Amino acid sequence: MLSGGNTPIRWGDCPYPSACYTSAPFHGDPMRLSRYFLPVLKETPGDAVVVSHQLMLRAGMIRQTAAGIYAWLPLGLRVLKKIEAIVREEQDRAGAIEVLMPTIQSAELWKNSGRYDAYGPEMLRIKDRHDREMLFSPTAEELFTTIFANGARSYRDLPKNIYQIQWKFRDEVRPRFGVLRGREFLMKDAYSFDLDFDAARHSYNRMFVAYLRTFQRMGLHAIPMRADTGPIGGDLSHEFIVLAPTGESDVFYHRNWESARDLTVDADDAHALAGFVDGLNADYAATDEKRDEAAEAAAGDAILQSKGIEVGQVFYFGDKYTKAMGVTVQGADGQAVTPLMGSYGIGVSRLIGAIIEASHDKDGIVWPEAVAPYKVALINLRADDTACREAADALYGQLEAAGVEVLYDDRDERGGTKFATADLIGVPWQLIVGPKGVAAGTVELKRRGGDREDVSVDAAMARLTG
RNA sequence: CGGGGAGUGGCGCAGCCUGGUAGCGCAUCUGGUUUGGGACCAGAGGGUCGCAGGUUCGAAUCCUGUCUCCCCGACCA
Repeated sequence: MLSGGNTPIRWGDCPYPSACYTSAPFHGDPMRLSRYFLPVLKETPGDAVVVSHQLMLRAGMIRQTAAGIYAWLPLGLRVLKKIEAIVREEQDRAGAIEVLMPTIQSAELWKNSGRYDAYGPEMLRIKDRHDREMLFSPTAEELFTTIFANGARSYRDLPKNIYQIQWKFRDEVRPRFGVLRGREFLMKDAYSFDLDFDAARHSYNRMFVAYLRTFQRMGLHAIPMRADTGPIGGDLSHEFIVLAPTGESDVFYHRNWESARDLTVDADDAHALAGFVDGLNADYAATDEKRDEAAEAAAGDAILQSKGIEVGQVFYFGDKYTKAMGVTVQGADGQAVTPLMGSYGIGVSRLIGAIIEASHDKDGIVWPEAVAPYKVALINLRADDTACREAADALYGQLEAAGVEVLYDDRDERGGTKFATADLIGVPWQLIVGPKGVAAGTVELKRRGGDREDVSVDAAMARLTG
């Protein structure tokens, strides 16, 4: 059996470097651990069976409050916001417009589309004090369609792609694996509205590439795999699968997906973009349940097998909702046109679990820098030593001034404890201040999981701010 | 939803079979010794044994009911 899931794949640098991290939610935002709320666990809680769940619990990122429902603690929240920011940037760049819809919706809305009865027990139904039927939104096609219809009258209002990053609730029969399969989860969902199929395909392709870029920026190796398209047919639905050794589904893909992909393409050029996406999809990739034996046989030993986690899906469904809900806009010829829709989801909270599944070691999490809760863990080995404390305090001040996201372990703990904590929470860099170094005028810089290096304070600062 | 397992200090567990009023490790607090990879010594605090009934002189332990959580499967961002 071949496996490509154990080796992190670099797909090259972000093609728009100046745009990367621009709306990152933290501007330095330094923190002293003595003042933080970071309840780490030395032992693994018995309920957690997958490593991402275990590590999120141990690193003090989340706490379970009910089956499949989690409270987000400071460290977990930071990562969640980082991921959210990257998703947002890439959606914005792809031309999608952000909105925010309510989590609680009226059953009336869903009865209009016929899905209130069709959705089944996965939908959490509730009643308000007036005995009106309400529900906690598991997805938002109806609401987006309604909102869109309210604001769009003419073909001139199209195309549009609107999205939100909002909590969803699906009453899963069996929630498990921590945030990988929660009932309440943070999701980015986008909905595109177009006048004709070609335009809808272009909208689809835009999201397709935006998704690849999004996952790439998080240090993930995500592969788009053809998915069921339901009654609409065609080839316009893909699941994005992150390769991870501990993923729950078996996936099969062409060797070409192992190598770096240059995602630079003019997304405004529909023809060029379509060619680009077709080129990517020419390489076989399928989940266990959608395998094509003929295609695999044709590719021969170029087919690799791994494990994967679904982190996103793009889907074209034509006039399914617009038709059912009677939504039209007036065309150039004066006739009513029923807009064609697509929807595009990313499991934002699930991504945290997926990233950890793909990036951890025996000591804890190994965050890709783009999503790490902090960039640097500043470790003062001897809190009782005046020289050490002053040196560490000074470094903290310098990092703060430089806008570096630093978590300063100023606790009165032993070195071993601090190293263990830093490794567990997976911060990319460890900056270590100890008596030997202070006497020699140096500090130690260490990449998470790498070797320590004695460097001058200036050299360390240069590395961390460069 | 089918099948299985588990609820005992914050975490991990033992005790239950064979009822006698709760124990271990870690964590926490105090004092001391320590201090470069989850220190050591001494002391201390913390538990209506998921909940409700029942049996019994006496229930963590036996019986009944109930709630919750986890695992396998089917299902899913």
